[in-house]
Amino acid sequence: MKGIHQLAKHLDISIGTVSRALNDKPDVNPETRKRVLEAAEKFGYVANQSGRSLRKGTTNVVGLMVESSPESIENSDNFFSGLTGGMQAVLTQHNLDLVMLPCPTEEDPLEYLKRMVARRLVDAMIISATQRVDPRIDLLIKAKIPFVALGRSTSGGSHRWIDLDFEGVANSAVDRLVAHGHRRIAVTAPCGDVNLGHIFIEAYTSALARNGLSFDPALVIRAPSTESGGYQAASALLTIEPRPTAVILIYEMMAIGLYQRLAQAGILPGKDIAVIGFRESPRAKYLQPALTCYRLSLNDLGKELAETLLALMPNQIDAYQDHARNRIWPLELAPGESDSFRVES
Amino acid sequence: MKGIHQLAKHLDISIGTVSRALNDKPDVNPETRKRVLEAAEKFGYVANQSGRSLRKGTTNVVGLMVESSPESIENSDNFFSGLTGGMQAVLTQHNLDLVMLPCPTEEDPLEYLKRMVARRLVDAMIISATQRVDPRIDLLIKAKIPFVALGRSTSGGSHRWIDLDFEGVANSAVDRLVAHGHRRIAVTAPCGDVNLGHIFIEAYTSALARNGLSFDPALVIRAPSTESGGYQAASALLTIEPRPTAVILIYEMMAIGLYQRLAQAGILPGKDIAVIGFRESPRAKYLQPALTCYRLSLNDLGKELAETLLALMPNQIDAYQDHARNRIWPLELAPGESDSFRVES
DNA sequence: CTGAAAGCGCTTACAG
DNA sequence: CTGAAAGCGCTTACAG
Repeated sequence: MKGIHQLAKHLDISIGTVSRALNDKPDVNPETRKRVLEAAEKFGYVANQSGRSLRKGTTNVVGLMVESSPESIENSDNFFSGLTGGMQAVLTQHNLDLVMLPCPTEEDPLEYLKRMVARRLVDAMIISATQRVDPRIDLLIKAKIPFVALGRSTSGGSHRWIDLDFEGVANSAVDRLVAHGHRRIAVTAPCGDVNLGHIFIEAYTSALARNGLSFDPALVIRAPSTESGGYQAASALLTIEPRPTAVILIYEMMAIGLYQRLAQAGILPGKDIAVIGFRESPRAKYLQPALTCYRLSLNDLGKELAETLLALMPNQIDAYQDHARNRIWPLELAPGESDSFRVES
Repeated sequence: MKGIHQLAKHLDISIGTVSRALNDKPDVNPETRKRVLEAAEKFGYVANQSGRSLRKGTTNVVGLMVESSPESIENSDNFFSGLTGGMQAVLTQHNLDLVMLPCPTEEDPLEYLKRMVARRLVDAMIISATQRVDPRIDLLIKAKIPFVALGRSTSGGSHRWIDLDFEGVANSAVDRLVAHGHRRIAVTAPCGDVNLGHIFIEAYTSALARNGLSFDPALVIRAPSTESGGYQAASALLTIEPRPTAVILIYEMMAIGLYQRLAQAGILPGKDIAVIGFRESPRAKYLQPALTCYRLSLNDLGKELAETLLALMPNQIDAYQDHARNRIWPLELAPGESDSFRVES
């Protein structure tokens, strides 16, 4: 005999009463409840999750799906792990546990998600790196799994999402550069269909227009969102004639490779060319000259993600209705010296 | 009706046969099996994990426990996520899924593990950052959960572990420095009871002895295993009289803070003091002058961890008996310029 | 080769 | 306030 039966036997009461006592149900004699709680503590009894899940239809686990290819790991810096602290802080208050689900490199993310959903390993899910068209969103909607997408997408329609304020960054960066006299401002763009690329380029274009500058497709440099992508972007940058006087990066790790390539060409950021990075990240933090970039609290973003998710979950809906909405997450300018030079006009 | 019942009904056969067909059991008519497989594919049927787990007593999930405090995340660089790729590559071959279990900051790691074990969320587990005395190991042994500790410990006795070759690093580093004429070689040590500190200092001491140098406790600098710990260590280093001519770091992120502090004091690594870092990591890779450190493949280490774990798991024992042993994981010297100066004697 | 049935460990109406 | 019983979705002896 084991599990709840063993505990019940030891206390000489029924398993039903043990369960009710442990689950804070009303109508349990305070004295009985106390005995049960003490015995559970003493024997380290915790309900077997499989039995519980099977009966209740919920697992009390929330999943954070992340890609685990060497490239994305090498280049995600602390982004995802940085979210877990804040998420946990909120989730543990509701007896929910967070697990990170690393999608194997060889497996298609959609197939992986399909499998996780069908197995019912988690009650709810955070997905990220949303594509412009992202079948994962349709899958989760169809499966009726509560989820929040970290990143906008054209798929899905009315699903819940939180996204970084790419528009704000593009606006701020372009305005800053224009104020310093720049008129040929290059921008990097990711290679795939990831949605942030579309958003960023659009915001960049309208920020230019607002400043009376026209969009020049030759100034959009496609490069992978990785460190070496930054290197490639710098190489491409050097071939553009006439050379842009400034460049805005779309991804945090790119600055490192870009600095490297520029150094090889004898070009100093902040003196010979203005560079504005994206997210302030631990790895890009020590670049010299200091990179002008944008700061956000991963911990706070993690909290917000968890709260937004809770607003969608059947048991928790009430307390989190303030969070039942989509959200653009602001970033704050962290000025460095990488864009501190003026173009004479 | 849902799940396997629905599928069985649609095929007009019993759920038992459906289950047997899906689970590759013998004694199923090939024709029947084919029909079942096709129908499952068509409807996207995958067995509910809770039902399965409850019946079989296994979850088909392997957990990798990681600490999720802001500090450890900020300072773990890509270490844990780097392991997941290799682990997954091995585990997926056995229909096992990997989840990362981030232990909330506020929660005691032992309590967290206790809860995870009792809930039976995973079949097997990797733990890391082992302490010299580590109750988690006793807990897992008692609970009879197959596990591999990433890091040695005095707890537990005959449990399975894999650890980095701290002895090899200490030997190599000391020999290298002595060959360059250094005789006052400082070393950093972690503050807590984490086991690698004990191992490293011991290995450092005997490497000194082998080179005819005696151990001087004043040259052991206690500092947190973080970036700012490196900064603190450098500050401490500068107060030692006479100043050591070399320092060996015990943790990858420390080099960054150390370089910073040394720069403030106008001291250049590789010229005014020799520095040997620990693991080659993405973030320390761009230090100038280049840091002499030690390289390892996280992907390979992840594979080894998974294989060693599989050798302990009831269903998989046979195929992985080669891995049924503890292992010291080698690191390879990655020479830089941070230790390239000679002490005249 | 297949079906009917038991049972994994829980939670929760229901009856008392 | 408590107990007896049903049933969540599976897998697996067992019988045929």
